This record gives sequence, structure tokens and C-alpha cells, in this order.
Amino acid sequence: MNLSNIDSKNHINFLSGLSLFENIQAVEIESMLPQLKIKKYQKGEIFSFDINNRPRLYLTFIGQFKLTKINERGDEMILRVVNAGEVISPMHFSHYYDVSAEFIKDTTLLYFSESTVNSFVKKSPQFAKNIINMLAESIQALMVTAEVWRLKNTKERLGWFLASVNNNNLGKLPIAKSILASYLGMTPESLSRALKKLSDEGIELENNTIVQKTGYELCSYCDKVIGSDCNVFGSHDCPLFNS
Amino acid sequence: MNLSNIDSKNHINFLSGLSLFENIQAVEIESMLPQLKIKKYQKGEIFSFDINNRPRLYLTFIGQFKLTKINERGDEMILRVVNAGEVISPMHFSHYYDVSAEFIKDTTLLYFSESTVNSFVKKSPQFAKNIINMLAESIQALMVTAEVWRLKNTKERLGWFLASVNNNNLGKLPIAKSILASYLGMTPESLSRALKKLSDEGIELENNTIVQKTGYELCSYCDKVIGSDCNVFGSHDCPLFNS
DNA sequence: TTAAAAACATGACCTATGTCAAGTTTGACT
DNA sequence: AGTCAAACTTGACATAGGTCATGTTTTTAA
Repeated sequence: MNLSNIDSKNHINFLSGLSLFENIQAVEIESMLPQLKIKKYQKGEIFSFDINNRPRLYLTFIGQFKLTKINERGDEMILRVVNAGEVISPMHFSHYYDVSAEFIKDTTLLYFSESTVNSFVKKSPQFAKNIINMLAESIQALMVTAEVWRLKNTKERLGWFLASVNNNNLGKLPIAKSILASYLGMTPESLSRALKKLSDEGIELENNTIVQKTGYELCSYCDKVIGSDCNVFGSHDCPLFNS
Repeated sequence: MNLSNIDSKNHINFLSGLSLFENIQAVEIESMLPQLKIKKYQKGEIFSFDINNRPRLYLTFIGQFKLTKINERGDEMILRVVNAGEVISPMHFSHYYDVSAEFIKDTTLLYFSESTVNSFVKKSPQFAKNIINMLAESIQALMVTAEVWRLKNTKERLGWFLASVNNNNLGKLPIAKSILASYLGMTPESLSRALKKLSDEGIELENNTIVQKTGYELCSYCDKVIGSDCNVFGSHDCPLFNS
């Protein structure tokens, strides 16, 4: 078995694990493989989803990067931090909208061209459904972050993030604090101060792992969307439900 | 011809004018009509897209409403102002996420149930494509508003809004200033002050119509997304392109 | 047409968070 | 293990935009 066969095997395994390929037959996935392209990026590299690179759908095979926009003054906004296994589809953005990817770790992206994706959507109603679900999740995530930015103060934003991480991720901070600050729309200084306020409430970070005094302190920063991943949510052990 | 036939005719005309039904045969649209439901709301009414009303796709036949979220403190965030002819699909939101519609004008909504939409997506690749485009536009709009909220100050936010309205709408302000303020993430007072600053730059509102001194003042608040609707954008008459 | 209510404008003041500057800690690379 | 750079923290201070109070204009409805 030569290298490219091993790669193919890996890629098929990777793809079939994605929700984008849920309920898609292995045979069908295999038939798409010839259209699959690979590109590798190093930590620190910046890649602009411009006119040449936008009309694609990217799958994060390995690594991590942040999707950012920058204004004239140089202020940066992080739209999203993309991790291994996550999908981003700038092919669905407006022709004129450009965002950049800045790679936080060495990263390998796989991608399909717009026409490949569109033809597969046309052929497979199941794939169309999966694409629709992926876009719906993007909308959801964007609405939630909009809400967090607009209606919460710095302490609440950080609390919200820690609460969601604590569910998804077993309490390990997935990104550096400076990146987190930018993602949450504050300066590293403000994040530092917010962290101090939270520690007064019994929420601490010990080498980037969340530690709670009683284990329920973060619950006051939970909401329905975060809670949907929590096995206590809505039961009588849930502080939100009890109060 | 009885009333319901006239209604049907109206609805078919309405639907076939929507980009959601682009390239869908009239026969096919007609076949969906029996599943189409109607609901009317009065100005001032509030409607929550909760567990009972969410799994649907709504089409705004007549009227205008704002999609809002409110936090514990009572601060309101307007996610979007929806006008006649626009579509909103809470069926694609997370199960646990709820938003409210507050009707600005008397409004008639048409809607399909989630299962109707899904079955049509399954049957018609073209409809699937249209749904995908609609969701992609939502994502785009959410990313742009996120950027506006995060990276622009009050004057810039108002300038951006006026610039986009000036293209789409021939300079007529489509919503009351107080609603606009909330949509732009500021208080009515701040909007008032921002308006004053803009008037120093030659941009005025005269009974809710935008008036520019030379006609190009708003160009400094234009961006690529707004510009894509402008017939001067990118040409040598475009101040952005020339500078 | 007029009265009442709503929307809008303006000024004085306040506060959350940004900026800047000076430490301190952490982590990556000899 | 030691060194250097990057990441983080902390304090003093600045400021955009919020809040509150009051006045003015516009809209609505009788």
C-alpha cells in the first residue's frame, strides 16, 4: 500500500467522521476524493480568503486557526476560532466580503471547489441537507456571539465562554488568553481583570484548566444553548432550574 | 372567482417573486400552496419563536418586524429588521435558542412547516440550492453586522447604515430612529449626537430622507459589500477607488 | 384644530473598558 | 539548566458612549 493510498484511507475516515458527511455512503465519499485538494500552513501564516481562494469549502484536517477581519485602524475582530474537524465554507460568503485566516497551529486544510460541492448538492439530497445543517449552525453561532458581544459585560462574556468550554471540553482552555480576549471583544488587560472578578466567585484557571470551588459556580453563566450539552441542565440538580 | 382563489393567485405571485423560489416552476409552487399557512399580527404585538412556532419557515407577505433578544437586565438587541418580501427561518435555529418578533407595522406572515420545507428540499435540488443561498445570505449579513458593531464607533456605524440605505433604498430611512439606534447598538441619544457629527460632514436627514451636500459624502462610509450595489463603485468616479 | 403622547435633541454627569507603562510569569530554544 | 521573547498581570489614567433630566418637535387621534 503506497503513501497516497494510506492518505486516501485517512481522508475517507476523516470525512466520514464529519457531520457534513453524515448518512453519506462510503462509496459516495470515495467518489469525491479525486476532487479533494490539500494545503498545509505553518503556525503564524496568514491566508486571505480572497477572490482566488474563497469559492471553496474547507475542512480542517489538523490544526487550528482564527478567522479575522481587521479595520483601517488595525483593530482586529475574531469571527471564529476553527479547530480540527471543523468546516468553513467561504464559498457561501458574498463575492465582495473578505476574511483572513491566521494559523494558530500548523494546519492542514482539505478543500473542495465550489463547483464540486454544488454538483454534489445537486446529486445528493442528503448532502444538501448536511450543507443546510452546517450553514444553520453557523447562523446559530453567529447569533449567539452577537448576543454575547452586545448584551454581556466583560465578566459575563468570560463566564459564558468558560461555561461553554467546561461542557464541551472538560475544562481545558482551548486557546491562549490573548486570543480569547480578542474573540470575546476585549483587551487582554480586561480579560485579566474579569478573571480576577470571577475568582472572587470561586472560578479559577489553574494552568489553563477551569477549577470551580463547588463545581456549580459557572452555572450562573449558563444559558439554554450551552445547557443543551449539559447532563444536569433542567434537572433538579441544575441551579438555573431550581432558582 | 372566489376569494380564496384570488388569495391563491396573490400568494403564487408573491412566492414566485422571492429569490427562495427562483427557477422553481409555477406548477411546483402551486403544489406547495395547500401547505401554506397564514397568520396576521398587529403593530406592537410580540411573537416568540418558541418551541411551538420555531420549526417553520416564515415569509413576510406584508408589513415589518424586528427580530430581538433581550437579556436579564432588559437590554434589547435587534438581530435584524425584516421587511415585506423577506424570509426568516427559525426552523434552522437551534432547538434551544429563542428570539422574539416585535411587529413594527401590521404584518401578514405566510409559513411552511419544517417537514414541508424538508420534503421539498429532498424533492427539488433547485429549492435546496435556494435554501442554501438564503442561509448563506443570513451568514453574510450576520458577519457584516458583527463587524459593524465591533469595529466601528457610533458615527461610523450610522454612516455605514446610511450609505447602505442610500444604495438600496434611494435615501429614504426605512425605520424610526429609535429602532435604528437599537439596531446599531447605541442609544437614541448617541444616534442623535452621531447625526450631528455627520451633518458637519455634509450628511443630513431631512424628514427621514438622506441629503448629501455634494452627493459623495457618504462614500467614505462605503465598503465592498455596500459598494457591490453601487453603479459608481470601482469606477474612476468612485472616491474610494481614487484615493 | 387641538390636546396628548410619542419621538427626538441637548446638556451634565458617570462608568466600563480601553490605553499606556511597568512589572512578573511562562514557555521555547539553545 | 539558562536565556530570551512572548504572554500575562497590575496600576494609573483617558474616553466613548451610557444614563438621567429637561426641553422641543412630530405624530396620533379625537
